[in-house]
Amino acid sequence: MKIDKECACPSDQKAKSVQRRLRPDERRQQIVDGAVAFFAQVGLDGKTRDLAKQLGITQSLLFNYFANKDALIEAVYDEVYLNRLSPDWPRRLIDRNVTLRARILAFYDGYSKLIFEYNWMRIFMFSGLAGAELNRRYLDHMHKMILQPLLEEIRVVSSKSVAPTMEDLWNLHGGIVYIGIRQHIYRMPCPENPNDAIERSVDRFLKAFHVETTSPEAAE
Amino acid sequence: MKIDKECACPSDQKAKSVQRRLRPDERRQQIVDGAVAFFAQVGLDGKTRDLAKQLGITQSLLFNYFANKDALIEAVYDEVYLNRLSPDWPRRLIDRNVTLRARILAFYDGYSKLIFEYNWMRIFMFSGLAGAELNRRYLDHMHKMILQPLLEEIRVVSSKSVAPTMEDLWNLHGGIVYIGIRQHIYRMPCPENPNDAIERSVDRFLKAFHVETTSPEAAE
DNA sequence: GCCGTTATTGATCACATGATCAATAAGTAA
DNA sequence: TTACTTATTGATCATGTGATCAATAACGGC
Repeated sequence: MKIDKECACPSDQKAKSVQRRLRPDERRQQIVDGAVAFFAQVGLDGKTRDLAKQLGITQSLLFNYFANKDALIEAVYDEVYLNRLSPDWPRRLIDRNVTLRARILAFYDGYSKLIFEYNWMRIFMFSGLAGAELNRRYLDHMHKMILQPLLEEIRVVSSKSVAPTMEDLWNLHGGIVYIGIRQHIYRMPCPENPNDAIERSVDRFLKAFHVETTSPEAAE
Repeated sequence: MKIDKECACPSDQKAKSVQRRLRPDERRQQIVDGAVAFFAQVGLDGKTRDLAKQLGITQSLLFNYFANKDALIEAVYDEVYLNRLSPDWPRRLIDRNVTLRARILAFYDGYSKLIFEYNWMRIFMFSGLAGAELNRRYLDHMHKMILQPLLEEIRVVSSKSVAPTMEDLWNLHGGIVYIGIRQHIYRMPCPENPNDAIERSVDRFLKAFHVETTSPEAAE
């Protein structure tokens, strides 16, 4: 179960080539970046000594930039979560100058680029299991800013009798997100480009609610 | 971040009422059951002292029944994974005496009862993140024994031009599993009974591949 | 009630881990 | 080159953690 990750490189000869004594802001950013990758690999219970070794610095240096481990993990959360939800997605989702289908596909094209990333997906899952408040807030945001407007848009163009519920939308969303879970959590073989699968999933969904799914190009 | 879970109960008066000195097989089972619940809560990095306290026994007693912590976790895996995939699901899925829709719904009715359980879902996610081999094997089993036959069954009754791919089936599956993830990993509010959402999801899927979705009762 | 078996305990060890701090040396300006 | 600042280090502390083992006491047979 234990995996040895010895850094067997002889210490001095090449070590001089990498610069030491960085400017504080640079060093801090380097630590945060390394911490994101590190905690994504091994989980938030990863040991500070292992992180330091992976960064090529001393363990004590970490505490020069962060008061304690929790503060470091907070910085990791900030790095991973903040500014990752594009603020104009909600606006574009309700822009009726564009086909509903095109809007949905455009959203999931961008969104999947975000969440199908190894670091993001794993830290989101680790922090979710740990009960982090940030996850709930993120998903609340997703609910209010994305799925709720989307539900309204679909109801407008679909016949009333078959209109979807919010639970149906979570089902669509979950089926797409699950691609990333299979890839980065379960490490299963997945399609290199998920866009096809996403497009087919969205089309099945829209078809069920009597929304025209032929692409605009095909219609012209 | 740290949550105090003090057992403030005065030690003796009532403690005598619970039996001590169990038979070895009983004690072992009690430990495994407690370990499943414990590790599902806090993750596989949970400390043996905390587990012992939750069980009301000494930490050293754990190592009388398991050589080390890894052996205990293996026992937890066995308890959670083994004999949970009903062996007759594959057979019932290809029983063409029953409507395809009914077969799929019957499968997910039983399967969801399994995976929407708190302990199962969280230990599966924890072990998946830890890279446990058991997850891969479980999902391989799911692929070969459930989804592959299901794909064949759907292709038989759907028109060739729109037949689904394996990726489409994973999408259906993922959308359903995601209900349990939202509930037990992200702790979001979810429908108390997911069968409705599952049924609608399956029906959307079958409709997309031109499979009759009206229930047999309605047809009679 | 007495005795032998053994499930259970409490003390303890060796090491891991987060955190601290004085000592060191890399960079910079004169 | 010299002197000053400070980013970085290495040693160290206090506690946490998995694991061990002799001592203890609960249960069953007589």
